[in-house]
Amino acid sequence: MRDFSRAEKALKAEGLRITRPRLVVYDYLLDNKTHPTCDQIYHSIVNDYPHISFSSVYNVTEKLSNSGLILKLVSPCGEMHYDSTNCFHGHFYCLKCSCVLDLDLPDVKSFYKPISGSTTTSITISAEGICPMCSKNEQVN
Amino acid sequence: MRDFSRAEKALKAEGLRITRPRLVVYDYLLDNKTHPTCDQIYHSIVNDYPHISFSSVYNVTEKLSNSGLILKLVSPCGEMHYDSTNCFHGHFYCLKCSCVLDLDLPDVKSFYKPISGSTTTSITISAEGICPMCSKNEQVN
DNA sequence: TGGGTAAATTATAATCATTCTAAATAAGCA
DNA sequence: TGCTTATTTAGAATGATTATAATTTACCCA
Repeated sequence: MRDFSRAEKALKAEGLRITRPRLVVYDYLLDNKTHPTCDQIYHSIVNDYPHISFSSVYNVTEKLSNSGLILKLVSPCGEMHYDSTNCFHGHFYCLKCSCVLDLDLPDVKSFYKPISGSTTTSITISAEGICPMCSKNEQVN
Repeated sequence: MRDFSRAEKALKAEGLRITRPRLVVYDYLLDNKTHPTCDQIYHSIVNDYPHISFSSVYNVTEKLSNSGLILKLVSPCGEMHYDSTNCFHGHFYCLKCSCVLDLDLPDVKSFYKPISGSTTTSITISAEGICPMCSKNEQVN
């Protein structure tokens, strides 16, 4: 049995009920910085927790992202990915292998000017291209 | 009959065949800077061009965005929008009415540092929030 | 100008990620 | 421990997008 204390503490701090699907999904995200989709999360945890359902993974990621514990990212092809890091950074999406990598970026506030009369809740910076690993493989072939 | 000369010229310049669906869809995008989805494009043009099919709208937007004539945008909820403007700018997505507005932004190159070994094909900056019109309506209610 | 060929269009079916539904289960409080 | 309500679950439904295969069209060239 894994140690879910960190996940449990965070859920409690947000006033969320402690349930097994939430612990398992959130702990997986805390441990894996690969920005998985719901499908990938499901297949990664279903061995250790055979009774989990797709619905639960969708429910849990929705709940956690609404609470601000995790980030919901949308890839250039419209797939939803989840990220347990909540400090600001950008994302790089590989067009070949669909991996998602973190980008270090300066504070956005320095150049972002909101549209007059609008309210901004989040800013996203992302890049598309070929990741280092795929670039390397291309040269070989 | 509309004047499709601008659309026709652009298609020719890209070496693309001049077809009615392409002229109609591209001309619509040139005239409407509302960043519509394929569904919205279809419903906007079907009256003037009753025989157009959903497939054609999808095919045409795909072809035009691959050629660089139009931009394919993904909204925070994963919907695909299309934009005939091809100079760099950001986008603001309203969480209430789902409208998409243009954002003026400085040149990204000033702060973007690509991941070592990667190739970047495009950079995207977007913001989420409540647009000016929805903000105004909220205050009234 | 007309015929040939490859490309594009069309209508329809299929796909697939996500959401919905309703019944069963479990969390957390008294 | 029992109660109430939120959560989970399995399966069905949805809906945007993609695939298929037949028809039509664009455009090159004689």
